[in-house]
Amino acid sequence: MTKTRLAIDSRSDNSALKVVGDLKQDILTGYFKPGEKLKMARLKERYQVGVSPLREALSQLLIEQLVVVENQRGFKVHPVSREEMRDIYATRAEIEALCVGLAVEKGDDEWEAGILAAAHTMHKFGEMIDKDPQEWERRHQAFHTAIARGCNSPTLLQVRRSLYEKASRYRNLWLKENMANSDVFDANQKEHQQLVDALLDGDGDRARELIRQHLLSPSRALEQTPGLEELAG
Amino acid sequence: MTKTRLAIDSRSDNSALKVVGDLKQDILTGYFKPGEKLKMARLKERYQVGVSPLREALSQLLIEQLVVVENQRGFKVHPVSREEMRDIYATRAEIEALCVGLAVEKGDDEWEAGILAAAHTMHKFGEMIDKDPQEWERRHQAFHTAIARGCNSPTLLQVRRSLYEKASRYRNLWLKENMANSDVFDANQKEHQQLVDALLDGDGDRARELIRQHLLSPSRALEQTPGLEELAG
DNA sequence: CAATGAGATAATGTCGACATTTTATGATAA
DNA sequence: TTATCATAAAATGTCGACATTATCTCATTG
Repeated sequence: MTKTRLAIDSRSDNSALKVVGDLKQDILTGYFKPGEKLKMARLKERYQVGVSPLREALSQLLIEQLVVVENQRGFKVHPVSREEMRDIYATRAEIEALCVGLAVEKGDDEWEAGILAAAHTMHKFGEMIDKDPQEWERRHQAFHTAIARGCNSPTLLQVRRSLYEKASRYRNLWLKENMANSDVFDANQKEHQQLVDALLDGDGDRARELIRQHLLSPSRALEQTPGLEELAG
Repeated sequence: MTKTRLAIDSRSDNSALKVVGDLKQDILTGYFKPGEKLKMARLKERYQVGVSPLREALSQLLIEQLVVVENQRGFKVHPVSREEMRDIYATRAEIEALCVGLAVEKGDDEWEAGILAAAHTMHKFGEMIDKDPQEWERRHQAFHTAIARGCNSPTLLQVRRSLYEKASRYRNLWLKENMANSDVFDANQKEHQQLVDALLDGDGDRARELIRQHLLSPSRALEQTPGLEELAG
C-alpha cells in the first residue's frame, strides 16, 4: 500500500529528501525538543515512511549537527547550551562580516540592485510583522542573503547558510515573541538602512562592523534569557 | 554469517561510521575518481556491508559535498572543476586567516606552546618528506591546526576542517609529487617560520596576510595544472 | 544506413523480518 | 525496606527480497 503510493505520484523524489526537509523544520522550530530521543516508531508514524529513508535523513542531519547518535541507543536531537549558542552566533557574525567585506570588493551593479529590491520588499512588510512573523523573517533573511551573495563564493555561502540554520534553532526556541518588541525592531530597521548606505558607498570596513554588531545583538538578548537547562533535557 | 560477524567483535561501532571514514578516504585519495558512479554492488564488495549502512554513509558524504545523488540513478563522486577548486581554496584562505586573527587575540600560553611543539615535530621530519609524504602532510596539518585552535571556536574549527578535507581532495589528485619539489618546499618552511614569528609577536595583521598567501600558493600551482577535464569524466 | 522502439538486463529505493542490545519489570534476599 | 539480579519488553541496526526505474541490446523500419 505504502509501496504503491510511491508509484502513484510518479514524480516523487527520493523519499529521504522530503523527510530531511520536514524533519529539519521540526527540529529547528522546536517540535522536537533539544535532547529529545527520536524513536523510530514515532518518526515512522509522523512521516509515513519506513526506517531506511529515516536513517538516511537522520544521517544527513547528523553531519549538520542537528542530531546526535549513540552507538546502539538511537538518535537524539542535538542538545543546546549557552556555550554553543555563543559560539554559533559569534562565528556567524564573523562569517557574515567576511561575506560583506568580499561583497563590497566584488559586488557589481546587479548585486546593488538586488539589495535595494530586497530592502524594499522587507520594508513594505514592516507593519505586518505582528501578523505573520514567519513571512517577515523570510524577507529579512532574503535581504541579508542578497547582500552576502555579492561575495560570489558558493562555498562560503553554503557555510553561511549552515550557520544560519543552526542559529535559527536558538532564535525559534526563545525569541518567538521578543521580535515583536517595537524598540528593538525600530533599531533593527535603522541598522539596516545604515548598512545599505555603507554598502552603496563602498565602505567595506564600516559595513563589516555594522553587520557584526547587527548579528551579535540577538545573541546578547538570548544570553540573558533564563530557562535554558529545562529545554536542554 | 556476515550477520554473526558483528556479534563476534562485540566492540564494533555502528557499521555506517566505519564505512564513512573508509569511503571518505577512498574519495579524497582518488581511489574513486571524480564523477565516477558508485555502484552498490561494488561498494558492498569492497566494504563488506549491506546496502543500508552504505546508503547511510553516502547520505553523510552527501551533505559534505563529496558525493552527489540523482533521483533514481544512484550516487556519484562529486565532480571537480577549476572553478570549485578556486572557490574552495579562496574560502579556505579567508577562513584560516579568520582563525589566525582570532587566535592572536584570544590565544594563551598553552596555545603558543602547542605551536612550538607542532613546529618542532614538523621540522624534524623535513628530510623525510620524500620517504613518507603522507606522514609529513599529517604533521604539516597538525602544525596549522595547532595555530587555528587558538580561536577557541568549535563551530569555526569544524568549518575549517570541512574545507580542509575538500581541498585535500584536489591536492591529492594533482599535487602528489609536486610537493617533493625542493624549491617550493624550502619556501614553505620559510613561510612557516615567518608565521610563527608573527604569531608570537602578537602581530595579527601580518599573520593573517602570511597565512592567506601561504594557503593560496598551492591554488596557483593547481591553476596551471592541465588535465583536469579528463579526471572530471 | 541511421533512427526508433520493444524487450531484456541491471541497478536503485523501500519495506518487512530477524538478531542483538538496551531498558523496564518484578521477584528474591539481606 | 532496599538492593541485586534474572526475566520480559522494547528498540536499534542490518540484511535479503521485491517493486520500480533506468540502461543496454538489437531487430525493425523509413
